[in-house]
Amino acid sequence: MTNPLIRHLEQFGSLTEDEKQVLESLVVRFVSFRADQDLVSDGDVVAECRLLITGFACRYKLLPDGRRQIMSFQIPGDICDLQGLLLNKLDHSISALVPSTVALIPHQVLQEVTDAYPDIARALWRSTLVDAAVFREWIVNVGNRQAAARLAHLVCEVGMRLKAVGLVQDDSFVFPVTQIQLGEALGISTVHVNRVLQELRRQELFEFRSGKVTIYDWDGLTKAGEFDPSYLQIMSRNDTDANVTPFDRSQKRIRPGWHSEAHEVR
Amino acid sequence: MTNPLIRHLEQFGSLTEDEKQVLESLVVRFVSFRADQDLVSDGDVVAECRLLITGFACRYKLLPDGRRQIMSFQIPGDICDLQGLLLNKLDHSISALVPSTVALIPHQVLQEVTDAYPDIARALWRSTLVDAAVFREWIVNVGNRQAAARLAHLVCEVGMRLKAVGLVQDDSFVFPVTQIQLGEALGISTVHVNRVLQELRRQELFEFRSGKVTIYDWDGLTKAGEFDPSYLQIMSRNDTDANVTPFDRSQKRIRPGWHSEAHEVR
DNA sequence: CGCAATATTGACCATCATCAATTGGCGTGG
DNA sequence: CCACGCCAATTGATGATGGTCAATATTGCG
Repeated sequence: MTNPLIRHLEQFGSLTEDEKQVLESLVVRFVSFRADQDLVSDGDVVAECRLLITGFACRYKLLPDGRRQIMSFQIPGDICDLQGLLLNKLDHSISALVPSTVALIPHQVLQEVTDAYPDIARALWRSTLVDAAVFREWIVNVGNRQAAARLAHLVCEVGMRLKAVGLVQDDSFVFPVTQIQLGEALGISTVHVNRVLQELRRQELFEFRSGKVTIYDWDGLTKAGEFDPSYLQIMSRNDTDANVTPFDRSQKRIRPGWHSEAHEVR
Repeated sequence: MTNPLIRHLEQFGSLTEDEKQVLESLVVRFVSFRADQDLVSDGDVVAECRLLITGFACRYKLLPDGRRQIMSFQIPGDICDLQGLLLNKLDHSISALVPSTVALIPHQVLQEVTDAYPDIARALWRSTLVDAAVFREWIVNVGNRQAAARLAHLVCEVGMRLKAVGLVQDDSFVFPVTQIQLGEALGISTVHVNRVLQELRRQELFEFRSGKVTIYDWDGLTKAGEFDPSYLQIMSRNDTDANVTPFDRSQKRIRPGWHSEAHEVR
C-alpha cells in the first residue's frame, strides 16, 4: 500500500520522487482512537498534525444548546488539522466515527520541510484549499437544497472522495455514520433523515444500511443532489484513466472489479 | 493609508520590514468594477489574484434553479481569489456589491515571491485558512441557527471584520447589501429577512437601513447570534490595543472616536 | 417627475421539527 | 444460549418556522 499522505496529495497534483521520499519520513508515531473520541478538541493548541490512516472522522462544532453541526467527514489520507500548523488554536473539534488510527506529524518537522521544499508547501496549501472548496459546497447544501437533495449530495461527495483513494468496490463503500450524524451534517432532524432515506431508497438511487452505502443509480443520484464534482479538484491519476466518473454510469447494473483496497472498520 | 494587503496579512501575524517592502511591489494594475459585475466567474481560469481595495463583494454559487447562495462577503483588503493561485479553475463566482476597485497581482509574481519568502507564503496560506474558518462558521450558521440568529451572527461577523481594518466608526459601518442578498447569504427568503430585520430592530440590537448598519447593543447582538469571534483569528494590532471587542460594550451608548479611516462607496 | 428596484405587508401553505411510542439489532452478562 | 438493555431506526401525530404568492408602499435615481 502506498503512503496515504502521498496518495492524498497526488490527487491534486504530481510530486517528484525526491519530494515523495521526504514525505515518507514525516510521520513520527501512530495513535489509535476509539469511536466517538475526539482526535482534537475545540480550543486545543496542538504541536502536530493528524493524518488519518484508517477509520473515519468528522469535523464539528458544538452549539450553546448542545446541538452539533458536522462540517465535513474525513476519510483515510486526509490531514485533519493541517490548519493547526498556522493558526494558534483550533476553532472546532474532530471526532472519530469508528475506531481509527492516526499518524502524527510534528509541526516542527512540517515547518522545516515546507521551508526547504516550496512545492511540498504548495501541495499542502492546495490540500487546505480543497478543504475550503468542500466547505463552500457544504454551505450551498445546507443553505439552499431540500433535505433529499442534501442527502443525495452528501452521498455523492463522500463516495467520490472515497473512490479517489480506492475505497469503493462494486459501487458500494463503507460510510460508518448513524442517521443522527447524518442529521447533524445536513442540518435536519434525525426523524427527517430517516424519511428521506426511505424516499431515496424507494427511488432506487442508493441504499444505506449499517454504515454501508450501495449506489444503484449514480446518474440519478447526482441529479437528485445537483452534484458536480469539479469542486473536489480530483484529477485522474494517470493518462489512461481519463474517466473521472467514479461509479458505473449504467443504470442499476452491478459490475465487480474496481481497483481498490479493502478497508476495515469496526 | 497603509497598504491594504499588508494591513490584511498583519491581522493574523507580523511581517518584517523586508517582507513588507516585497509586498508593496506586487500589484501591477488596478481595475474598477460596476455594482453586480463579476470580478471573476465560476469556471474561470485566472492568471492573477484580485485584491479588493475599495468597495464590497460577495462570493456565490448559482444553483440549477437560478437561486443563488452567497458564501461570504469580501471587504477591502481581502484577497478574493487567492485559491486560484493553486487550483486550476474557479468553482464559484465573486461579484461586486457596489462599484469597487481591485488590484491585480499576477500569479507569476506571487509564485516567485512565495518561493523566495517562505514567511510570505505562510502568511498568504494563513489568510486562506482564515477564509476556511469563516466558511465553517457559515455552515453552522445556515445549518443550525434560526433565521434571527443567522442574521445577528452575520452582522457580528461583518462588523468585526470591518472593525479590524478600520472601517467602523461610532458603532456603525457601511454594509451595502439588499435584503435579497441577505436572504441569499442566510438561506432564507427575502420576505423573511424583512420580518427578522424588523424583529431585531424592535429588540433594539441594531438597525440596518440603506446599506448601513448601526449597532445599538453589541452584547445583546452577539448573544442573539451566538457569536464568538475567535474563529476570525483577529489579533490586536499593537500591545496597547489589548481590547479585542470592536464595539462599545455598554448598552445603547453612542461614543465617538474609534480610530478609523473613512471609506467611500457609491 | 416617473420609472424600477427594493422594502413591506398579509394570507396561505409546505417542509421539516418536535414529541412520543415502538421496533429492531447487537453486545454482554447470567 | 438466551434475556436484558441500550442505542439506532422507524412510525405516527401535531405544530412551527419559514416559504410562496400577491399586492402595496417606499426609495433611489435618471
